[in-house]
Amino acid sequence: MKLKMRFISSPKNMPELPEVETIRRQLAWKIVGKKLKGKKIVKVRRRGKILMLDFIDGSSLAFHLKLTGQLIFNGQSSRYTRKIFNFDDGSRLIFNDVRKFGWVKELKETKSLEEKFGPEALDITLDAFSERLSRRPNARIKPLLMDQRFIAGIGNIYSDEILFAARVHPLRRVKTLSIEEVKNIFQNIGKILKKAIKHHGSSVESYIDACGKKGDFVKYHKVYQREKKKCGRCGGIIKRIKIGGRSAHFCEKCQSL
DNA sequence: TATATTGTTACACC
DNA sequence: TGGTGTAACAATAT
Repeated sequence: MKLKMRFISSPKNMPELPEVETIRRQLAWKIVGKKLKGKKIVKVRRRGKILMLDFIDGSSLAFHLKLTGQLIFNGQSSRYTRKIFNFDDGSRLIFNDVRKFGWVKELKETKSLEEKFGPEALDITLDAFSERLSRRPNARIKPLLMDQRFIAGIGNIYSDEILFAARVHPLRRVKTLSIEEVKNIFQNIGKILKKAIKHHGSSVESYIDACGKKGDFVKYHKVYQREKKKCGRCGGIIKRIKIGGRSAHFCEKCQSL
């Protein structure tokens, strides 16, 4: 009998809010005050999953890392290096991207880019969150949490982890959520994202921070990429399904429909 | 080679 | 009109 085992392994990186925020904090520390082509960097900002370097003249450099982008301070270039930014003092910033989905744009202003996004996931209040939810009664909660126009910064990993923590099934329609469940989701958005930032994000495969180091948060993943494993809370089995073409991980037993 | 990966957007439908 | 759902697209490693 011929048994063909296929180990499908694609570089997954998926920098979401905690990963981009980790890079932002590290870069702010390292490059604010340096000059790029004579222009001084005054601020390193993040909007959702976008990282922005603001220059003294009001212009900005905006990065989206998409799946496999990396921004490494004083890193070594490789075959996946797409851009190198040299600072006036000889230090440099390396932009790597295996998949080439990521982008970098030079912007005169960032307002028109920023207003496409919903409120920042870490800034929104419970009232504002509830109010926005009430406008989307028929939406399913997981895709909605990942919708950057609804709320900015959450992607596939953290939507899975937030919904597990809140004990809410990813397919639940917004209008079926109780007030307690909405509050629970809201609180776990803050809790999970802050904890992930504390651990420098999730390095599922290829994510590394601006220092070239991996994040630690994978250790704390309860459902993401834990298909068929035991739920640490109730002993149920973690399921994986497709929602809108994306994989969703959850415990069928303690995240009821 | 077919397929996996995710964020974004285009488009069909009601 | 806009909420909702689906599919396409980007590129590449295996």
